[in-house]
Amino acid sequence: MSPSVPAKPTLDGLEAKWAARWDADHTYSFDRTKTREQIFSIDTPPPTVSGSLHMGSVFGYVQTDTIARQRRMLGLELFYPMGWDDNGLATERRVQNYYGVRCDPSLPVDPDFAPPEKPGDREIPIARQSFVDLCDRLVVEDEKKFEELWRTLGLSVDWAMTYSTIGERSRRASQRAFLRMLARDEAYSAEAPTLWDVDDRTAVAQAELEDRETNAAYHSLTFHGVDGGENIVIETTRPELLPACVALVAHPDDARFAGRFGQTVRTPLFGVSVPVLAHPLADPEKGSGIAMICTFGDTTDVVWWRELQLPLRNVMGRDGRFLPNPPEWGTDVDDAAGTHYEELAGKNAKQAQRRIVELLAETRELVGEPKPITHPVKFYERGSRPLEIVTSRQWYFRNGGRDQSLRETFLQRGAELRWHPAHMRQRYDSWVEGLNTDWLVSRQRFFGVPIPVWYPLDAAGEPQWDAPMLPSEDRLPIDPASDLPEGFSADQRGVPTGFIADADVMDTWATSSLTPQIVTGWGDDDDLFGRTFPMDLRPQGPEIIRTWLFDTIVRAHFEHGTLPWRDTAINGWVLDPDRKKMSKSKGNVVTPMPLLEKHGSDAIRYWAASGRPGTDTAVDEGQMKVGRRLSIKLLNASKFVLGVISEAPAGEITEPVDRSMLHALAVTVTECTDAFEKYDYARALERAERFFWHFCDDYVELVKHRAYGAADDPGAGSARGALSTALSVLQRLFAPFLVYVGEEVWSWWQEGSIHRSEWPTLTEFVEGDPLVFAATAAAMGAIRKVKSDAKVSMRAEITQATVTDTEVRLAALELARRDVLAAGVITQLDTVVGDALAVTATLADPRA
RNA sequence: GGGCGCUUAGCUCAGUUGGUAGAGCGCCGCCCUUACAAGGCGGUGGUCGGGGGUUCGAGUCCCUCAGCGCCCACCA
Repeated sequence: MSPSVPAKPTLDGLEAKWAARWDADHTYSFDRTKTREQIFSIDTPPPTVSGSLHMGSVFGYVQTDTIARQRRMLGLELFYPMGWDDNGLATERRVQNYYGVRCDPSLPVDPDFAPPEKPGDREIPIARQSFVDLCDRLVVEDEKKFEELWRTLGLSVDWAMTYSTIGERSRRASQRAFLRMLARDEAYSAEAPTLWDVDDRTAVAQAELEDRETNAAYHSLTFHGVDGGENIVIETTRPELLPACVALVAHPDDARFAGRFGQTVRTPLFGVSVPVLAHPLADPEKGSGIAMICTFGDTTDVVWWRELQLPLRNVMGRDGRFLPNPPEWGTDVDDAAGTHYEELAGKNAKQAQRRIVELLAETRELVGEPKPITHPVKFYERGSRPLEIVTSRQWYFRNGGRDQSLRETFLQRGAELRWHPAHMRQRYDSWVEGLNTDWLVSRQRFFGVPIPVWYPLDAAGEPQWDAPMLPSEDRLPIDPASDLPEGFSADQRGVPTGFIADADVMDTWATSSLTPQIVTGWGDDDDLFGRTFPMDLRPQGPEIIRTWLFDTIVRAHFEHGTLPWRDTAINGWVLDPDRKKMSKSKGNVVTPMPLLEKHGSDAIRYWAASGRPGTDTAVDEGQMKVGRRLSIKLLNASKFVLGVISEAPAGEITEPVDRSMLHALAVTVTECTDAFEKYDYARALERAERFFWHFCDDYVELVKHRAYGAADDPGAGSARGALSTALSVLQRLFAPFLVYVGEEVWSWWQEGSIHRSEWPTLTEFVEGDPLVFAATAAAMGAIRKVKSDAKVSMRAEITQATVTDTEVRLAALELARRDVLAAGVITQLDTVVGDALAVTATLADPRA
C-alpha cells in the first residue's frame, strides 16, 4: 500500500472519526468461537452510575484499557464487557433528590402518577412500584452519560455486551446464587442486634462502615448502692441511653470493684436495678474503669449483652427516635421513672441527651460538668448521623466473620490471587482478619434485587420465619411481592394460613459480587461460561477491596470452589491538582469532559497511563500537555518517514548505524513487553516514549540526508528500511496508550486497525552493534552543543571538527562517518583517541 | 494499638538483580534546520528525609528515628 499522508496532520477530529469506524468495523467485538486459552477475560468494575463523573472514573479504566489493548495485540481474544452498577441505595437517593419523591411501600400504586417537573419543598410519598419505575428511568439516563465518556476515552470494550446490576440477567444470577447458598447453609436469616442507619432506615453491613472523629462528652453519672453499698460513678458519652441500661461492667482483676461484682445498683433517674458484672473487655484505664451496658450504645455493648446473657431493654426506634413506651424495667423502680421516660419519648438521640442531662442535673445525679472529648464513632459510609443498633431479622451470608477456619480459607484464597502491586494484598488480609460478623445482605429498601422468598402464615397470621418457601430456579428472576409461591393463589397473600413475601432487597454488593458469573453467562450460557470463567483479570480501586473484591472471592469460592480471576490490578487514587483527595463535599471534584475537550482523549489517556500501578496520582494538566505533544510528534515523525519511503523504496538494512538503532529498539520492545506482562503499563509507556524521543532527536536527524538518496543507493535504501521498520514498531508500542493518533498514523500506510495488529516481537529485527548508534548519538549531541554555545543555527557549517573519544567508540563512530558529516554540516572530521568524549570545532565564517 | 505505602532537582515523578544521580514541567540561552515554531536544540539545578550498619562500592540491602498519606482495630 502506498502511503497516503495528509499535508497538514492534525489531532482534531480523530476521536469522532475513529470511534465511528471502530463501531462500524466491530474492531473490539468478542469472538466467542475462541477457546479459553485464546481468550483474555476482564471483570471490569461496573461504575456506580448514580455517582458523578470524575477523573477517578477515568484513571483506572484507562489503565485497564491499555492492558486490554496490549493483550489483544498479543493475539488474545478480549472478553471485556462493561456493566453499570445501578441498583441500591445510591440510586434511590439520587431519585429522591432528582424528583423530590419518597418511597412509601404502604401506598397503593397510582397508575396516573407522574413525577413533578422540579422537586418541591416537601418530598412526595409514592408507591413502591412507582418509585422503582423512576429509578429504572433515571439510571438509563445516567448510563448513557457513562457510555459516552467511555467511548470518548476510547475504551476498547465490546459495547454489545453491556449489563446492569438491576437487569434481568443480574437478578436471575443473584437470586439463583442466593438460593444455592441457602441450600448449602451458606446463607441464613437471624434476628439479632444490627447496625442501623436511622435516616435510610435500613440495616448496614460491616463493609459499609466508616469511623468518624466525632465530638462528644463524658458524663459522670451516679448509680446508687443498695443494702448499704456505696454509690458507683460511671462515665458515659451516651447518657440518654440510661433507660436502656442493663448492667455495669468492670474488669475482673480491677481491685476497685472486686467486692462489688454480683451486687446490685440502681440507675439514676429511673431506679432500675442492674447487676455489677465482670468482663475482660472492660478497660480499667478508660473513664472511671466501670461502664454501663445499654442495649445498645455500641458494638461492645452487643458483645457484653450476648456473653453475659443480659436482658434486652430497647429504647431506640428504627426512625432514630425514642420509642413511645419504656422498656421492661421490672417492678421495683422509682416512682418518677415513667414520667422521666415520657420526657424522652419521641425525641432523637441528640434531643434526648440534652433533656436527660437537664434531668440528671436537677436530681444531682450528674457529677460535675460534662468533659468534652472527640472519639471515633461508626457511621454508614454514605450516612450523616451515627449508626444506632436495633434488633431485627436479617439475612446473612457466611464469610468467615464468625468462623475462624473459614476466615483462614479466604486468607488462602487471597494468597492464591496475584496482586498488582503485591502490597495491596495487605489490605485484603487485614480486612479478612478483622471480620467480626457475617455478611449482612438484606436491606430494608426498594430498588434492588428482591430476596426470592415467601413465608407461610399460620392460623394466627404469624409468619413462619424458619420455613421459607422458595421458587424453583427456572422461574427466576422473581419478585415475591407480585409473584406467587407454588400452590398459592393471590388472594392468600397476607391472610392467615396464606403467605407473605420477604419485603427486603439484597445489598448491591450481593449482586455485584457476582459480576464474573453474570458476564460469563453462568447458568444461562454454559458454552460462554466455559470459555471465559474463571476470568483473567480484575482491575479495581483500593477502596473496594473489602467489599467488591472480597465479596466476589466469597461467592466464587462457595459456588465454584475457585478464585473468580487469576490476577487483580489495583489502581491508585486520583488526587486534585493540589494533591488533596477529591470529594464532593470539598467541592474539588474535577470532571473529565472539559479536560477531554481541551486536551484530547489521547492526552488524557497519557496522563492516566503515566500513573504507576497502585500509586495515587494528581490531576495534572501539564502531564496532559506532554501527552498531546507526544501525539503531535508521532504525527509528524510518521509523516516524515512515510514521506521518505514513498519517494523511493526501502532496501536491505545494511548500514551499521541503522542496525544499531534497531538493536536499541529491540531492547525497548523487550522491556515494554516484560512490563506489560507484569501489568506495568506505566513502565511500558515510559520506555517507549524514551526511545521515541531518542529516535527522533538522534537517529532521524542523523540519517535524514542519506535517506533522501536515490533508489539505487544501498545506503539510502538501508536508512529507509530502518526508518520504516522503526516507525511500524513504535506506532504499535504506542497503540495501547495513544489509541486515536496511533490508529490515524497506522492508517496512512497499513491495512486494518492497528488495534488488531501484532504486538512487536524480536523476529522483526536485524542484529546490530549497540555501540555504533550510542557513540554517534553522543558525538552528535556534543556537536550540537558546540553550535548552541556559539549561538549559531544547527545548519551552520563546520569547516573542521575534532572528536575525542575512546578507541572502541571512535571505531564505532567511524562506521557512521557519512551521516555525521552530513548531519553536522562538517567539512573535515578528525578523531583523537582519549579518555572521554570531547568535541572541538571551527565554524565557517558566516560572511564568507 | 497493629499494618502498608511514600519521603530523589523549585514542582510532578522515574530509577527491577548495589557499580560514577534521570525525565517532564518551570527557569536561562539559542535556533524561523524543507517531519514538527501552540515547535526544536543547548544549559542551570539534587549532601537521593535524619542517624547508624553491611559492602571495595548503597538512592538501591539491614536497623533505627521523623514527617506525610492510607488500611485495619470491641472506639464506656
